[in-house]
Amino acid sequence: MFSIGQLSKRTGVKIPTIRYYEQMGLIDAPERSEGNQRRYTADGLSRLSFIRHSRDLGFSIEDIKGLLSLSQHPERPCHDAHEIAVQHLGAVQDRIKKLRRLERELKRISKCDADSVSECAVIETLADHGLCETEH
Amino acid sequence: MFSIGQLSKRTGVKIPTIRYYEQMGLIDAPERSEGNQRRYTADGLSRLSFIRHSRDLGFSIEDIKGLLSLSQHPERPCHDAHEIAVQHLGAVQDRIKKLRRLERELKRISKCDADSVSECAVIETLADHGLCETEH
DNA sequence: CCTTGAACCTATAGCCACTAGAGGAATTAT
DNA sequence: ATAATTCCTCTAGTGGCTATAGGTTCAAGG
Repeated sequence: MFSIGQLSKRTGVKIPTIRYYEQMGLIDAPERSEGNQRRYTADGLSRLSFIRHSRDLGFSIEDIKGLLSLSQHPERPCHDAHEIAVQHLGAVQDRIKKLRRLERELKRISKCDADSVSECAVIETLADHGLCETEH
Repeated sequence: MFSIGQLSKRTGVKIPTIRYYEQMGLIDAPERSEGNQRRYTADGLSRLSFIRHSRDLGFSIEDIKGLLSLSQHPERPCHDAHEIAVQHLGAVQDRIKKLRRLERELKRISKCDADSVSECAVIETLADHGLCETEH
C-alpha cells in the first residue's frame, strides 16, 4: 500500500496531477485509510506508470483513455491501439517538419550582426513575412 | 481604414484573437466608428502581421511584447532581440530532439503485427518504460 | 501517551493562448 | 426599407496541469 506521496515519487507524477487524473477518470479512486487518505496498490502504480509514459510520448488524456481500456482487454485485436499510435506518429512528424523549418529560420535571423534595431534581421524578418526563406 | 473582419482576412488572425491581443496590450485600441466599431489603419495591419508572424514562429505573448517594443525604438542596439531569438532557438532545438526520439519510438512500436492486445507492442511499450530504446 | 512536523485532504482559482456562445447593435447590400 | 451580414461586449470553456488556503491525519521521537 502506497500513500499518494510514495506513488508520486515512484512514478514521477506530481501529487496534484495524480488527483487530477483520478478526477478525469484515468485512474480509479483508490481505497482510503481510516483517516480518508488515498492508499494505492501495485496495480495503481503500474496504471499510473502507463499513463505517465503515454503522456511523455505526447498522447492526450483522451487517447490514453482509449489505450487504457484496450490494455484492459487483452483478448481484443490491437488494431485500435495501432491506429492511435500511427495517427499520433503522423502528428509528431508534422510537428517535427514545422519545427525544423522554424529552426532554419531562427538560425538565419539570429546571425544578424547589426548595431541597432533599425537594421536588425530579427526585427525585420518578424515585420515582413516576405523576407522568410521558407513557408510556415 | 479596415474593419476588424477585413483585418482578420488580411492577416489570417481570427477576430476574437485580435480582440484578445488588444486586451493583452499587444496592440493599441484602435479608433472607433460612430457606431463603436473598431477601425484599423495600415499601421495596425503591419503590427498585427508582426505579431502573427512571431506567433507562427512560436514566440510567446511576453516575448512578442519585448520584440514589439524593440521594433518601436530603432535606435536601440538589437542585442535584446537576438537574445530572445537565440533563447527561442535553443528551446526549439530541444523540442526537435525530443520529438525525433519520440518518432523513432512510435515507428518502432507501431510496426507490431500481433493479433490481440496481449502481445501488442504498443500497449506493452506504454506499460513498461524499460522496453523503450531511448530515453525520453 | 503526547506532541510535533510532515504529509495528506477538499475546494477553488490561476496559467496560456485562445475559442465559442449569447444577446444585442451597427453596417452594407439589395 | 428591409434583410443579411458583420460587429459589439461579456462570460464561460478548452487542456493539462499548478498553486493556494484552510483544515485533518499520520508517523516518529520523547
